[in-house]
Amino acid sequence: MEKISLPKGTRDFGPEQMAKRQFIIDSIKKVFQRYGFQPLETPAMENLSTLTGKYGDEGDQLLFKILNSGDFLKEANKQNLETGNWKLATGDIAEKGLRYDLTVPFARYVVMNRHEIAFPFKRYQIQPVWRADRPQKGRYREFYQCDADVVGTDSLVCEAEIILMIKDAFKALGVGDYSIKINHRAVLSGLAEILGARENENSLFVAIDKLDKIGEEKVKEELIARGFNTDSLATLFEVLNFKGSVAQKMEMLTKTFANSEKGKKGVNDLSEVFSLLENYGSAFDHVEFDIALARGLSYYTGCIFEVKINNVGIGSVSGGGRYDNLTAVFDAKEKSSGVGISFGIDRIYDAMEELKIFPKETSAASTILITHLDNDGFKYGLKTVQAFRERGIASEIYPDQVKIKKQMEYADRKKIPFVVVIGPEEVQTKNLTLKKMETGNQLKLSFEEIATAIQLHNNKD
RNA sequence: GUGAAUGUAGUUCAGUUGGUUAGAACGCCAGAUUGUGAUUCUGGAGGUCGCGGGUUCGAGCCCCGUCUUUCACCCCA
Repeated sequence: MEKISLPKGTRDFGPEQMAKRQFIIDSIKKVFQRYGFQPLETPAMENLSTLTGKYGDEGDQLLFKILNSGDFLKEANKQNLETGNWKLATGDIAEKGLRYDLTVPFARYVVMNRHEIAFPFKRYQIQPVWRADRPQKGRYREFYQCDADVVGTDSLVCEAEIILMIKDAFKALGVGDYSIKINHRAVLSGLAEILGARENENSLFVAIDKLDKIGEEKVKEELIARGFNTDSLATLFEVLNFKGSVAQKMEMLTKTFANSEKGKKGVNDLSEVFSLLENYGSAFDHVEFDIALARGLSYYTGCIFEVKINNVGIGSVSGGGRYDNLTAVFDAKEKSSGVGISFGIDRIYDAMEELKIFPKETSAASTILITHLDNDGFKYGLKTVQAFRERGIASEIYPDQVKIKKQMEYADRKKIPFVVVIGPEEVQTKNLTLKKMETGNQLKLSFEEIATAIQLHNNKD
């Protein structure tokens, strides 16, 4: 028999992990809702034509494709199969694929429902996505994204609010040491322009994005290999290595971009975002203007964001930006601008686990376990457990009549904080024995006394 | 997709130049304790050494393939 296992890069989440994951999801969801975003869900699978061509050639290879049902080979073009032209052959035998991110399905939804939607449309979406990548630490083939996007406005208020939401989210999660990096695609394009590298933009962006990872020398090597000369590299690193406050960076770039319209646009946008943040009354802590931040996804056109939790061996936990023409790929007439942020909850989980900063009480176990010593106690317990539930206290009764030791062990293992013991004495006096597992202390109390005390205890948290 | 490492009990790991019956700790189960968990004591169960082939008188150890996990590149949450 085949050994049971999971597909590469996928995981089960047991109760303990789920408690922590839900803590992260709930925290982020609350922030999204507080900023006026509304929920959306889209199907796990999309038509392959919706997905292909949106993420570049690399992205197309990372799409999971779903084999057509039935005798799919009959319909396929034999020539494509036999000549080994797998790209064409794939189109013949697979018409559906698993979603690769939440942004493209969102754009599809917006275009399909444009007449129903009130713009600007603010939606959040928390669902798994799939990538046929090779798994590594912090990198899975199935993982969750928590996205919030606004479509249908160019206002930089959205960008500023993204920064506010990131701060709120990490505050709710209890993550204190993190950096929000911000840059603008037009700043990068402006750089390319003054370096005379407009044709070579992408290799420039890819190389400088690695600056903090591989260092200045390696980036220079890579750029020289791609045909950049030493003069332009000198200019480039003069800009990249500039140290100073945000205001000083802006001033420097304004001079640098004296002859670059694109560069000026980028600097103006960023200045406005920063001044909006001031108007919101938000401090600039955690926010870094990083001229070297590029980000891969080619559809970004305006501000770009990336969030890293410091001192953990995990890549970015969140990223986003503005894309001016995402909906245009579905309909050329449709040119709504969008801007959004995506939190990777699997990576946030890994980082928080590494830092050991999950709150202790994330477990969703019962508050009370009813234990019983005999059949009368068990019956009395059934009434009692239901009464606790009516008072809003999560409780359960041990379902089998077994030794009290066994029932206590169960409470201990499930980390249920309180145990009620019901035996002949309790049934007769109508006073229940309440045991606090943490200390081992126990008292005889009435149902009312216990229920009130537990409710107080729960409200304290 | 390219290049490399890894896999032994539920878990973390030992296991000598290839040599009889593969070990430890923790965990698990039972009892000490028929109205009490976590602590203590006693006993017990648990392994096709990832899987498949090969070399050898003999393989956990060597060789090939395959899968898993991990690392670098690519890319990314």
